[in-house]
Parts: sequence; C-alpha cells; structure tokens
Amino acid sequence: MTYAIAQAAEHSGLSIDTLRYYERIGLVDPPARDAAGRRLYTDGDLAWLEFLTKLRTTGMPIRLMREYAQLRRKGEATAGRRKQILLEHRADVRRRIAELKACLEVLDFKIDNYAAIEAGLTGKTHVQEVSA
Amino acid sequence: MTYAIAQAAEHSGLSIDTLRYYERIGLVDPPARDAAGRRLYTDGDLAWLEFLTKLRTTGMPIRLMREYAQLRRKGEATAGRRKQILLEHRADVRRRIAELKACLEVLDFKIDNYAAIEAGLTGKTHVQEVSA
DNA sequence: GTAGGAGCTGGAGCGCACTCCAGGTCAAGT
DNA sequence: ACTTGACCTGGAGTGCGCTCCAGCTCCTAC
Repeated sequence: MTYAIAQAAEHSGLSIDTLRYYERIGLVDPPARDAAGRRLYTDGDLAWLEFLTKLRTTGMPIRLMREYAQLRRKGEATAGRRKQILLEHRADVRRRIAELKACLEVLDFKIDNYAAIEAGLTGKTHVQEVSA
Repeated sequence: MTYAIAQAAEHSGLSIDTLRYYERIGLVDPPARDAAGRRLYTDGDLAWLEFLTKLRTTGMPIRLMREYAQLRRKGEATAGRRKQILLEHRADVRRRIAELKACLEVLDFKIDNYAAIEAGLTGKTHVQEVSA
C-alpha cells in the first residue's frame, strides 16, 4: 500500500509543504516515486512521520530530530545513541510537564481571585492587590 | 524598594534586552526612572514580570499577553475579560499537558524497545520492525 | 483535445520572540 | 582627571519552523 503526498499529509497532520520540507532537510528519506515523478509514501514512512510528530509535539528541535533520523539511517549500530537521545528527551519532557503543572497552580490562583472579585469582595484590599 | 534593570533581569530570569523589549511592545508599563534616566523597577513590577513568565512558559503568545496587559491597565472593569482569557489559557495548558503525557507513553515504548534490542533480542523481527 | 486538478522544483517570504549592536550618557571609584 | 562599567536609544539581525509562490509537467474526465 502506498500513499500520495496529500494522503500522507492528512494522515500525519502535517501540510504537504511541510512533508517536502522535512524531506529536503533530511528528516525523512526521499520516498519512492511513481512513473510521473510523484511521491509514494509507504506505511513505514507514515509510521516514521507519526513518530516524528510526537517528537515535534514534545518540543524536540528539528536539528535533534535530524540527528536521530541520520542515526536511524545508519542502522542498528547506532541504537545506543538513539536510545540515549530519547532518554534525554523524555527527561526533558517530564521536566516541562512538571513546569506546566506548577504554572497551572498559579493560573488557578489567579482565576480564583477573579472569582472572588466577581463575588463582590472587590473592596477587600488584599483581593485587589493580588488581582494583577 | 526599587531594582535596577540588571536586578529585575536576574529576578525574572529574563534578559535585560528582553525586559526593554517587553516594555517597547507594551507588555510591561514603563517603569519609573532615576535622575540619570535609568529604569527603577518596583516589587509590583517584579511580581507582574513573574506572572508574565508563567504565561510565557505555558506558551501564551505575546499578542495575547499584550491584550491581557492592556486590559489590566484599564482597571477592574476588564476583570471579566481577563478571567476569560485565563480560563481559556488554562484549558489550553491542560490539553497540552495531556498531549505531552500521551507522547511520553510513545517515548517509553520506544525506549523499552531499545532496551529489548540491547538485551540481545535483536534477531526477533518484530523488535527490529518497531525500532525505527 | 482541452480543462482541471494534483503534484513537481527552487527559492523567496513570514511570524515569532528575542538578541545584538553602535554610539552615546552618567556616576562612582582611584 | 580618568577609567570603568552600568545603562540608555533606535534600529538591524537572528534562528526556527514552516509557508507560499511561479511556472512547470502529468493524468483524468468530459
């Protein structure tokens, strides 16, 4: 089973332009072409794109994704380094989740404070002070 | 108590250039100046900067922070709209945390798979297929 | 046989959020 | 008096990750 670029775009959630861009910069291997020179993506390509979008969603910079992609191309001997990249990235993601959660608490606090203002406690100085 | 720009930078974790930039684009009110024209930040300014960095950390785009800052300047009448902005932003942050957690599971899976390869199961086709 | 639509290429352009720079002022220390 | 260093301004430059465009080739449907 193969897929035209529009289908690959739809499946991956990336734009057609982005797919070609990823190819240009070496994030994805150049796919096969049909007789007319049009790209034919395989299921394997789609799986790789799906994984790439996970990395992107979690904020991995493109140059690191590229390093990973290059290692992958070189085969199994690079598995150790690839694992290491993922381990570091996972730690990074965990840190960022923790950071976001901490910020959420501040948001909750602010929102509660606005609710307090709405509840007619506006006159209370400490509420105003905090209302930012 | 007032603070020179270098102190405000250190306290907020933003660079001096970024502080001036935030002022230019209307994210922070122009602070008072000393006789020589140097900025003097107040505790209130630092608190606002601290909150801004939370918004930034959670990915709020600058133009929305700016809208919030402008509303804040207009006083209490805008509290409703400000609360609404924060509510929407909180929902957004929660969505992104959930998304990150989902991606973490994929990372865990990949990492486990590399561990399996290391454990010498390399010959097993399904391990290789999945190793990406 | 022709109109429409998907895809192709190389390259330019964009929005965001800073970051850096030149050239200047000012105040304090030695 | 002079050096040092923090700070000032306006404006240009940067890196990232796309996104858009002109001008082209194909295939398909009518």
